[in-house]
Amino acid sequence: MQPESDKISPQRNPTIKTVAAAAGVSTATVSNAFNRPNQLSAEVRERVLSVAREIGYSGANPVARNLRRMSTNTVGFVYSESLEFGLNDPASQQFLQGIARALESRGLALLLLPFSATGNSETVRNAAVDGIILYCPPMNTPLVQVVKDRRLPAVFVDYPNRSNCTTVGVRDRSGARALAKHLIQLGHKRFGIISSRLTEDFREGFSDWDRLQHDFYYPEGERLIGYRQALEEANIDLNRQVRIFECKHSATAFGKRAIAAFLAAEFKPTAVIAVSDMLAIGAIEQLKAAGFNVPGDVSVAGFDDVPEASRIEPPLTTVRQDSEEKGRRAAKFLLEMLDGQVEESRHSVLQTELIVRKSTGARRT
Amino acid sequence: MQPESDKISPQRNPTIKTVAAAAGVSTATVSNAFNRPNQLSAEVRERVLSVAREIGYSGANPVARNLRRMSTNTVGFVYSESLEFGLNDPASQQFLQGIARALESRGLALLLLPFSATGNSETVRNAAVDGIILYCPPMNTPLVQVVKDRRLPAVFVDYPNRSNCTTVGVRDRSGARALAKHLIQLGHKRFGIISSRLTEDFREGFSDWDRLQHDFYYPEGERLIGYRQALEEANIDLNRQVRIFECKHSATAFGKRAIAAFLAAEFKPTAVIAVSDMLAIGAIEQLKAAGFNVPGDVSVAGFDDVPEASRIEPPLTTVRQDSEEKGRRAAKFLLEMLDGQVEESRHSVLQTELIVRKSTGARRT
DNA sequence: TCTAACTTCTTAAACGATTTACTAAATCGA
DNA sequence: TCGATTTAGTAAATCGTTTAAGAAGTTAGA
Repeated sequence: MQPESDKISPQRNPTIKTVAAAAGVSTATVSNAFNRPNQLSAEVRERVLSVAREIGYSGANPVARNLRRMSTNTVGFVYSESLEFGLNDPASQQFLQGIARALESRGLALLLLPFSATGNSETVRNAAVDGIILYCPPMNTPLVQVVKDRRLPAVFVDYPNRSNCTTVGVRDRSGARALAKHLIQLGHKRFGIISSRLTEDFREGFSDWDRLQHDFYYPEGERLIGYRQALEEANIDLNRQVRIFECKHSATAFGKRAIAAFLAAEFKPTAVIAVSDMLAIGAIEQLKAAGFNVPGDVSVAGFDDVPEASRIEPPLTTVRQDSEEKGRRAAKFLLEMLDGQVEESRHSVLQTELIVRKSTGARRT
Repeated sequence: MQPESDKISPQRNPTIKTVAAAAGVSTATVSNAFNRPNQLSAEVRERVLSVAREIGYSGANPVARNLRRMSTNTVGFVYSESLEFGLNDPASQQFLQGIARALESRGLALLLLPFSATGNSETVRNAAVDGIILYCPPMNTPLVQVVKDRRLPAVFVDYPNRSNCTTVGVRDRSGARALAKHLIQLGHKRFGIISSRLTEDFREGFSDWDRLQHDFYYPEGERLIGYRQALEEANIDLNRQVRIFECKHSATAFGKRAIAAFLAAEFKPTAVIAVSDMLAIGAIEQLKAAGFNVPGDVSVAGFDDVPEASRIEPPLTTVRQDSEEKGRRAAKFLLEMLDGQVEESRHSVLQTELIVRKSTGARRT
């Protein structure tokens, strides 16, 4: 037992100390050799760097450096649902692309933080980041409080801007209203609405308007309200002529199941409005598989205008939102907060636009 | 000028020290109150937590904790090209989903590291992570050395497994060969090949087989070799009857441009093989726009079998690879390395499968 | 009553860097 | 040659935690 030598764990990676000792200089000099070349002679710098290379020291430990520098060059991204589903959704993909583009130019890294609605928010609390972007957080989730408690610069995306925080959002309601009006003008009177989650529970099945009174996922709720407004204005009976099917997630598989449920319940809408394009695309696929013609027998419309929307057959009538621009704006807000340029909270709301394609047509039946 | 009080910056977030002082205990006790409740009396713990809440201390600084604990609970992901393009590609999206799923169950966060081939690799060198997954790194990129130098557990995806590192890959070559054979059996003799980048430079235009001799992007190069093998076996003149168009990225827009270039050059292939589905989808769209019938006039095939491949009209003949499974395996390898279960490097190679759909047919012209 | 074993809390040493303030030596101008 | 400035390097403080080791007090068993 050598009382001194066993302090040196043979496994551990070399540190700045190891290099300093081996090169016969102080740790400050080693640090300078890497970070501030003009603070030392070229000769010593060369020696230090070559010793470092020899030993296998490839640069400062990032965590230690981050601690000392009090910054991480990292931005956190929290998706409201499971990351796996988030990465699967084209709209959030585009959003992420917008963020990535903005961060990339500054050399910032993007930390994807897992958070399942059922799970805890430890990962978010313990994330080593300089700022946070929160995407579509459910209104009453503890996650929001966790983020606020951390007192980091944060941007809330698709979150009501009445709260005292910086937000980026979209005119969901008016876009949805325009879409429903379009279908009403085409003569439709019997509507199937395919919605994603309305509350915390993962319930799949027929739902009703009561469930969206409170505690709802913001953008989806807003869209439903938009649909309802248009329907009410047209004097359509919300209980008799409209049925809502609530899905667990926004993905084609669930849109298919919604249609299957409508058919099984012998509810035959002449128009189907989904709360997202992916649900609408699933709906179209299932309708076609069941022998229906779109839009001949049933019109289908979505929301988002993801790239797939224009590729599917028939091309989808939808409401366009610029998800990538949304990402860029969120990143821009955050970067400005990180630079200390802006203190007060700001809000940005993007326009929506009705895009009429081939999946909707005049009512025939 | 108060010599003592100006040490306390009023802006800075409270630390464990602040809380300890305010609660009249040591920092160790504060730490224990949060992390090891059974190490102190319930009474003191309550007091500490309530003082913390009062002061606005929401938990340990993640960076400091990571330093002390010597782990970050974070895995780094490096995409070979710009993150923006990476997030846009369905195959890498699926791959990311596979990783996300595996990491989510362990509460690990995923750090997306920007790296542009032209740019430097500082972000990768300075990333605070426990392990790294490198996706499709160009073979001669300095990035690979940077990752190896860091001596972290690392998994190389779609990278030749002759190097001494853990890899996950796909039978690209044999899959590509099967696809080309399929087209040859349909009677095709004049081929247009749409490739993504073959070397470091971002060149767009007609290319030739020489450019893939060395220094190439691994999976794309392997696929091209597979195509070539099948063509050679069928005695097709690689110079006269085959033309390669090289794109900057794998995205539909570039596939469109490739077709436009073929047409402008008056080269009319009866079959177009793309190195990826997105290029193939772009090709189909452009061919349709130019008045060609697919597969009547021209057959088109891709590689990957992304979800869009089966949705497009006509559904795309392609080679299926399970990108999500690839992600899961990469994550599994990495997790096992992080757990210290495995030391030596391992390799996993996934199968590919030819999927014949409607975009390919017998040669007519 | 004495010792052993708990509890409960504190002291102080890490973790691995960066950076300020300082020293010693070299250089310069007059 | 002298003082002032510049250059090159070092010592030590600091970033905010966690945790091993230990101290002080309490309880329990014989």
